[in-house]
Amino acid sequence: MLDIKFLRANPDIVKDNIKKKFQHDKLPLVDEVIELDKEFREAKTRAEYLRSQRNKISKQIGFFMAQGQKEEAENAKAEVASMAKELEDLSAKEVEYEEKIRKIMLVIPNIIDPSVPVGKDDSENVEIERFGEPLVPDFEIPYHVDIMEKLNGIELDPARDTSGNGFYYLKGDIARLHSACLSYARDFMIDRGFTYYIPPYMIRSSVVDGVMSFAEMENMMYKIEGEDLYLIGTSEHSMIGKFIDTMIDEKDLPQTLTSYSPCFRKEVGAHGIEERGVYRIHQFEKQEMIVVCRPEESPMWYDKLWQNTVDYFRSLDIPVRTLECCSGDLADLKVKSCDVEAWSPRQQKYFEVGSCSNLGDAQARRLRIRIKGENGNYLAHTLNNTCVAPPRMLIAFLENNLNADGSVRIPEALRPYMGGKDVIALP
RNA sequence: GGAGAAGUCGCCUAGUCCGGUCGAGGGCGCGCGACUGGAAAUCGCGUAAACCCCAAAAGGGUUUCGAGGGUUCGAAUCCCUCCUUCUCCGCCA
Repeated sequence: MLDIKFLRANPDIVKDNIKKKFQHDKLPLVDEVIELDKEFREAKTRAEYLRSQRNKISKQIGFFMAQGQKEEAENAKAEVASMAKELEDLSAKEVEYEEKIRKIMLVIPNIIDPSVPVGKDDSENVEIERFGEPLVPDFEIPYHVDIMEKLNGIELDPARDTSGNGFYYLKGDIARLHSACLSYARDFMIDRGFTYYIPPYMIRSSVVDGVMSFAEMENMMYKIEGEDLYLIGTSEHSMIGKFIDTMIDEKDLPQTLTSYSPCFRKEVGAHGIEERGVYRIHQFEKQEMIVVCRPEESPMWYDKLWQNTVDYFRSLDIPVRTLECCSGDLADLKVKSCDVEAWSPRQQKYFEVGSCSNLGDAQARRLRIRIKGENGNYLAHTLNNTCVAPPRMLIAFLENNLNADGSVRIPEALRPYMGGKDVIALP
């Protein structure tokens, strides 16, 4: 969400930015919102004048009443009454314009970082850097569900009976591996100075409204029946929600947080074969990073955040690459974002395991997250990144650490979390 | 879940019954200044946010006393709904 003052002063920058994002249908909105804003301010100025008159006269009425001057008081009341209708109409207009303006401002995309490559969709995302050798072993890598089944680590059929498609039972060493990845990620982030959080897994509709659009909400969020509560789709929802309407002291920045939570998503719509198994499910767990910082520090934190994920995966001997989101694929709120993708020796391509975003001040403006500074107050910058989301991590882990005999090697970093084991053996 | 009490400007607190000079008094904290060789103590001054008008500054104005709505010329104060906290009871990992 942009600052309307910025838009007012720089309509051409806003329009160029919309073009870069290939959202040409949104171009007329810029002039439309400028016009609405003008009318809004006219109504507001007039309404405020009337209110000040009313306040002034009301004070006089109080004075007349105290003096017992009934007639003068009644005259003053009549004066206020004469402007009541106009004020009522103007107040309604103010609210109406304000809502219209906000609605438009929410869909006008944030100004992207100059470094973001211009492209119309995800096919034009740009690989930035590879970490580790993407190897293809000389034996066949089975589908991840088959690997898990061979290791007696997953039960999909009973999950369909109890909960439907998009759920699973993990068991034994695979379930333990799942937990180990999370525990290791937690300690990995704590070691890098992040504060560990376990947030609420349900949030109120007012918070949901703040952190996402209505359409996103309909497609993602599960609602608790009979309660004003929704299951979170990611811990970012609770973690950013915590900052809504807050003023943070400059000296308490940056806030570097790492949160664990289960994530619940409807995942409405059909998905292809590569999104079956445990790739896209209704319930998964995730270790997340959240940073709230001063504006000048957000580019630095952006680089640190994705680097953390890369380092984490590399410590588990999984080759990864970073893929920068091009302008057309970048969500409207974001200034810059990249995916961390893990190597799949089975598919012989990289696949998304996490996403790192710098939202600039857009999220902070929308949620009123401000910083109290020495020289005045200003909006914070917010960032978030996936450290690890285990079901997808399991795919990458199993494919990259599979031995020819079907057992799975456990890299050293994870062994303390797996009871000291260096291999998951076949049953 | 039931009963009761409460939420005021960074913190504590006055004001709420009986609506008007209360956008809000006091204390603490903080900032500036005086006093001092320096400090403490003392004294004086100051001490929120968002937005609008004004080219800008100066200045003026609107809104905000947990949130939202209502009554009224006028609401911290009256009415309704919700949220939060505390105490007691009940239930439960």
